[in-house]
Amino acid sequence: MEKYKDTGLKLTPQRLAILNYLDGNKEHPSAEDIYRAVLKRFPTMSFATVYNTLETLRQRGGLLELTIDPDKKRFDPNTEHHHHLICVKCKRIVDIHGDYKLPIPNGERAGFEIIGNHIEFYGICPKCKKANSL
Amino acid sequence: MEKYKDTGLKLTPQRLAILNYLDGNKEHPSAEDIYRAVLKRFPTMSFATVYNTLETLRQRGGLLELTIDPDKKRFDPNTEHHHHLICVKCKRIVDIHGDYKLPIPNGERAGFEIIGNHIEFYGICPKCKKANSL
DNA sequence: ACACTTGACAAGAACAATTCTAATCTGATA
DNA sequence: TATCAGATTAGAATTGTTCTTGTCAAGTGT
Repeated sequence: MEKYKDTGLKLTPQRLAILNYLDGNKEHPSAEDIYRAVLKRFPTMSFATVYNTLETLRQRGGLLELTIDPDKKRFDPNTEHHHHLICVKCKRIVDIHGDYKLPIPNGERAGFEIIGNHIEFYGICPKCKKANSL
Repeated sequence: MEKYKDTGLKLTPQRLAILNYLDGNKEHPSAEDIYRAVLKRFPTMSFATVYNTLETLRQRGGLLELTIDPDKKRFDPNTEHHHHLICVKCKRIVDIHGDYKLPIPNGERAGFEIIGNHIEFYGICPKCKKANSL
């Protein structure tokens, strides 16, 4: 929660509820996950508020938007550089903190200015592996 | 095109048109790109046919579905293991063929069975860099 | 305390990408 | 060439996300 102080962000009760839900959350929730969680405390909460808050946070660098799940966007409050492993069955996502050297081969850069990278690992989680083998 | 032979795939004219458009295509087209391209030759083509064909191809391992573009799925007929660099402005995607070692640190595997990986590089393409600096 | 400005909120409409449905139609095989 | 599993079509439906509009709340200067 500390990290959201002093960013000029207006801390409304709704935003605090969202921030509180996100703080330390390692589930990589979708917008709907967040909406449903916050709805318990704010029954009048609107989807627009969730999306607006997430977008505001993202712009201020307090949140990452993950594209690894083909079905929907997932959000990660941990903005330190790291990677992800997703279960291709149930879409559970876990963090991977390996320190990788990822040089781009000469001639493949195509004149791009590189600003970042992210590794997607694909796998099957223990639960789905077990369910699969029944 | 060769690669699609002998897979038990029923080769209808529509599918051939899609395969022909995809063959060797390095643009990483979206479903709509494909639909629009094929529509020229098959004016009665339906979106469903495009999606059905893409899904069939994917299941048979003849096509990759990319999630790197946050707005829509992109498709890659090159199924050899490789990575991608996307322009965060215009969403142009280019191939990266570096050979990377990507071991998962002990204790972070979370019991997952690993089946693959893919690196997303983010950048700004020459065209957008130029447009930006005006 | 009052008017003003700015930004946030709620509700639902709108939108875009994708998937599904139901009714034909067709390619591959016997 | 008859058969039939699988493919095609048009359009409806669904899902995730964004936009619009009117209202509201907090902070500022008077």
